[in-house]
Amino acid sequence: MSELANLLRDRGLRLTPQRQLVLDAVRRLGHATPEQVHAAVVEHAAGVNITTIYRTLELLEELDLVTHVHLSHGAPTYHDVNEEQHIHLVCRSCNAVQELDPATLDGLAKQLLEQRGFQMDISHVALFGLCGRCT
Amino acid sequence: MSELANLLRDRGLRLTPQRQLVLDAVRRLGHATPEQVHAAVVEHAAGVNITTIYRTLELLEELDLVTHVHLSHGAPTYHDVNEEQHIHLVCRSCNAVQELDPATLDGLAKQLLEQRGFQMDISHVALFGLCGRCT
DNA sequence: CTGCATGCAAAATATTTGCAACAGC
DNA sequence: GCTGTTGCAAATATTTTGCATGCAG
Repeated sequence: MSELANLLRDRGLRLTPQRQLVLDAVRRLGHATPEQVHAAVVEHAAGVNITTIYRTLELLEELDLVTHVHLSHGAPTYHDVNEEQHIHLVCRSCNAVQELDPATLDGLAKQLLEQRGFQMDISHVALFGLCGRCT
Repeated sequence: MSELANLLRDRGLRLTPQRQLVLDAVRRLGHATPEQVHAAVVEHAAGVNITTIYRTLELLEELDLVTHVHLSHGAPTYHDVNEEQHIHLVCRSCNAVQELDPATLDGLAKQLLEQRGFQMDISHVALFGLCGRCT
């Protein structure tokens, strides 16, 4: 039985095709906006409404199956929690997104925790600047 | 003569009350969304339209007089470029925003530059996580 | 059966654009 | 006066909400 089914059942919620499809799409796409998830889901199940995508992403986030980051503009980008964590380096000039080993931030995370009691969510970080090509 | 006037004149653009008011408001407010800037400007100049705020913020950003960061949700927050730089620590639970000395990221910035040629924009960074009270 | 989930339409937000009137230089 | 600017309204884009129908358990 899938993890999704169990998590849902534990809360008295239901396993629906839409919920499976949305989770699959997020996992398959890696990074995706609600819009993109919708497009991917609709390929397999034509009638699914964008509203359901939003509601399902919110639910999956509550269940800690996915998270989202804000890259560049308001566009929220969802991805699988179990996917290998990575930091996003976003170029403000060409908008390219590089990924970075999260260990790079371990030192900073430790420092923030000690100095401020602030527990940084490493997988939720996006750093902005200029990439090598644009400088 | 103000810096704003010079920058505008160099580009063949005009100094208008609206532009002065928007820049003043951003400087006075420290952090502010377009909405908040609008509210502040309207106190002194009733008729100014929200559209003009958006257009002016975009212009001021091109002139490198202001920048913006994305705290929490899509809400862009504008602030004076010359203001003392600071990092934002955003709590995902209570949404409180702490400020942090940018020097904290100097090590990371250096590392990214050397490893990736990526020139991080320190003033543009927001880090997410849980603050001391919420952990 | 019962209540959660979905689709649809409409509302609420946020931001952008076309265009005519206006104003800085 | 010429051309950049603004205000207004409308168009877009994005996300949320109300409600009746539908379906998982």
